[in-house]
Amino acid sequence: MLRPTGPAPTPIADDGDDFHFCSTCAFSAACLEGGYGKSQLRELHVLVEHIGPFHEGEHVFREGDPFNAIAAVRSGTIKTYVVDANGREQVLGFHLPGEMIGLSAISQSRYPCNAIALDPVVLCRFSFTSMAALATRMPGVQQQLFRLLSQDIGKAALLAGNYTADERMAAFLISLSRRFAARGFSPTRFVLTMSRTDIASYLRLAAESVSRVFRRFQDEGLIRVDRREIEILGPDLEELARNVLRD
Amino acid sequence: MLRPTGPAPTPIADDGDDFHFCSTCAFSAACLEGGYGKSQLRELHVLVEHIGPFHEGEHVFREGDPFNAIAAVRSGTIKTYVVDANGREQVLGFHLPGEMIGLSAISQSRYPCNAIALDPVVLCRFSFTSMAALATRMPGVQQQLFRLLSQDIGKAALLAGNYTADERMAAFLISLSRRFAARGFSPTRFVLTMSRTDIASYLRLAAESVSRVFRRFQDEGLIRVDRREIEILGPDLEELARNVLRD
DNA sequence: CGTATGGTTGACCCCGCTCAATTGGTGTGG
DNA sequence: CCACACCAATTGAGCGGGGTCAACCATACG
Repeated sequence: MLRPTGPAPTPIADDGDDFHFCSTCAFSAACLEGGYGKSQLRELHVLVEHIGPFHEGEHVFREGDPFNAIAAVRSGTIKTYVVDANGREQVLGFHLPGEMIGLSAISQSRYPCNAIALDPVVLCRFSFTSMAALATRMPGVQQQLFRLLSQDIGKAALLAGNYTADERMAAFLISLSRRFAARGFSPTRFVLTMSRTDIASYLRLAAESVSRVFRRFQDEGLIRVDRREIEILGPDLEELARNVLRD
Repeated sequence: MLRPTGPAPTPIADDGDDFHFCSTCAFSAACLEGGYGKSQLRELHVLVEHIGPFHEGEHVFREGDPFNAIAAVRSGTIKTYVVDANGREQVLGFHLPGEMIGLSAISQSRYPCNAIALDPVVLCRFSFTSMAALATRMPGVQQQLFRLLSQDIGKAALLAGNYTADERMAAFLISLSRRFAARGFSPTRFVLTMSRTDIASYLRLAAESVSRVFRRFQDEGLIRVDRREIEILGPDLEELARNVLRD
């Protein structure tokens, strides 16, 4: 145990109901900053469909499925991945509460990857055609869509660089930390919902290397690890990640 | 020389003028498929500004510059890159005629990377705010923007995978081949406008490794290389690239 | 309990990097 | 036209980070 008081609270974006959007949702900014009135907000809201819960191991969509909706993670974690010709799984990313999935499917109108729940997941589903139609009438929505899409372009480039195992792992942990912090959760203590194998695939490492890096990081006092619970102990890890994350 | 008859013709998307769009432009589909009349086409066209030529080594934009426009490459090649804390250059991508640059800048309203011309470059510049405004009135334009943004999300993930030097190099060459083919240029014979160092950075290899892989590919009869001219000799290279490109 | 699954650790090895020397093409000045 | 310089590219030698393979450990579950 990292703390005798028990594990950190599970990150959940849980302040949405039938009439209000989750404040952690990727679209909350579009609504609030756009200065839209309640009627317009409702117009956007009517497109939203809360679906789930998906239980651990359940697929949200699979590669090749016809695309018709994007979704925001409301609670839980989604892993996206592809399977290559040799049957090897390649993890593309992890999606935390408040983050979008399905954006890469727009261009081909089919999902180009699989999406699976790593723990119990609830989603806010947006019909994309309706969303796009609405966007023509609400510039703030259109702009938010452009922003979300543009963001994802940059994200993918991060880990594509030629960095050491240590740098990539540090960047991975710091990225999680910041994303949790942005949603109001602890940036220093959190639970990894993904397996070592998943992390390894995402970071282009062997699972054994993930183990070894975790251990070395702990020996060096950068983090504390207990199974899947992580505690970040100081600013040193962030320093390591700097090259990759380019603040 | 690869051929005694001389080098392949330089890829140029050159059929646009003051009243018509380049047929190779990323937006041509939006216009043609959208079934827009000439007046509407002109409305889109008035946003376009042909700029350049940029000469080799000249920057189109730099990291941190305020974002106000996206652009389509009309002729030439653009390299995008970032510089890390150690001053090391990391190449993010190469943009051929017909392809867009600047899309990743939308979310931050600043360019997150540098863009430099590798040879004489002419661009079609689109003011993004005007473009977005137009998109609210022309759903086809909006959809095309969504498509372009979505495409770029998937692209970055390609080379992010855990592949061998041979696989990545094969994928790089086949990708170029297909992109040339899509614009009507030869898929089997083309000129690399980028240096070995650029290719190496893009593929996360040492420049020396690029040399060695080229040589081995040539010895194995996969390609013919003469300086920066490339000829793809058979379908074997495509087979090698299959894992990465996932057709 | 026994079994299964995920994670850890150790031993060994190989792909691709580093360092260094050489080649070759291109441009420039005499 | 040649001599020289300069830089990109090539080639070789040696090495090391991270992969592979295998054994072992720990927790969860029947």
